[in-house]
Amino acid sequence: MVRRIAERGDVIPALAETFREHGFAGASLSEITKRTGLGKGSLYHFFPNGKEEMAQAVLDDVAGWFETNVFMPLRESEDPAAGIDHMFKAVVRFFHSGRRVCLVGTFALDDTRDRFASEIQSYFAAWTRVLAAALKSRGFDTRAARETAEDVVAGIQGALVLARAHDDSALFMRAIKRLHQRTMGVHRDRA
Amino acid sequence: MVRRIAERGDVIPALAETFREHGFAGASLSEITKRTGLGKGSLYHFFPNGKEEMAQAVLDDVAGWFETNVFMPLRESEDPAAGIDHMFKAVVRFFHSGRRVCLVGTFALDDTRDRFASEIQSYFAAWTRVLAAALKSRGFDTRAARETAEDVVAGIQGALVLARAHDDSALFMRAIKRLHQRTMGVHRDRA
DNA sequence: TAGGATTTGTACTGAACGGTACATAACCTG
DNA sequence: CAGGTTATGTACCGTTCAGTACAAATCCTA
Repeated sequence: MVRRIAERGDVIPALAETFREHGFAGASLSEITKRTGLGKGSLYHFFPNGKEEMAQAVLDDVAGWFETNVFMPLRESEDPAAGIDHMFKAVVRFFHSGRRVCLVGTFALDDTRDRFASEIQSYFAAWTRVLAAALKSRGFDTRAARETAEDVVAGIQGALVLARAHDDSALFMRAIKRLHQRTMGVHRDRA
Repeated sequence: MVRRIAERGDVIPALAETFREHGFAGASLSEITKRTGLGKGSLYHFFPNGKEEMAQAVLDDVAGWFETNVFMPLRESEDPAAGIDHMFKAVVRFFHSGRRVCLVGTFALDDTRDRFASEIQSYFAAWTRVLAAALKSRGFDTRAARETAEDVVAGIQGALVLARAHDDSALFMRAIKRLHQRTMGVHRDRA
């Protein structure tokens, strides 16, 4: 009994990666024990409600990360452009340049959504709301700010799907660049 | 033994809906028998290779639908604007105004992708390629056509994620309208 | 209408599933 | 260093899983 002096928080990254790769239904306990290095005993010690509580903890962790690394800078930057810049950098980092999928997006698509409806909704709602506010500070009118924010958040999700479909992180990076440009309010259509 | 004179093709819509709702891993045979109304005997008679073959059949069916209802009109319309218009109408119809998710997108996100990598890749590649060609006919230069096509396909996928996250098909419809406008090559940023 | 080819329901298999029980070992505090 | 708390490994539970076997019912063709 090696006793890895593990804390609950230590396993969350491994849990997150497992759910990302297999989805909620596809992430079996045996896979989870393999990835976390913890036996069932420890797992159920930290998460008495099993997989559901593990996924909940991961969602909380993701929400916290975005709050700290995306939403807060977006809200509190003196220069809204700098906040938006920061957001795109954080997003690229978080999603490993498109090689990593969005766990919340994954959960949103199948019936896993029903288990975590409010967490999933909050994640996207907060993101869209905070980004829209930053765009307003940048001079977008209320409606354009709202629409562009929705387009950007959706565009990121869609780019993650395509990047993974093509196994091509360059696709993701290109999409990010174009979305970033759209937040700068420059006319750049080339029709 | 009621003998529903079933043909293989008859069950594909039910199969598709089951995979859409539960994902590949989450779609159990018992759920599939329930939704299709066919027992295991019939199911394995039509699809000797089980779930994998069922999913393959569904992917083929989706590919066929898009070929007929999206790609072909996009390629063969005299007026490329009409072809694009047709595409958006077909997409809204296919995805039930955003209440139905994209099966291929669902498969793309988790490890199901690895089983059907080429089908998933082809789906998005074909869509992007054909749309880019139509945009070129509309006067977009090669690069802008390619980029806009990628943005539109990704934008649709992302809008499906957000619409499902918020259980809000109006969100999807708004996104579609904006994406449609971007294919018209009009400068419309409101910064 | 006989007889082979299809289609179907049911019973079954072994493996894997999520989850529980619990004894044991390591840790921490006094 | 004693005693309680916190982790941990393992064995086990009942259930569900994907898939198989096969006989019976239906259809189709000659």
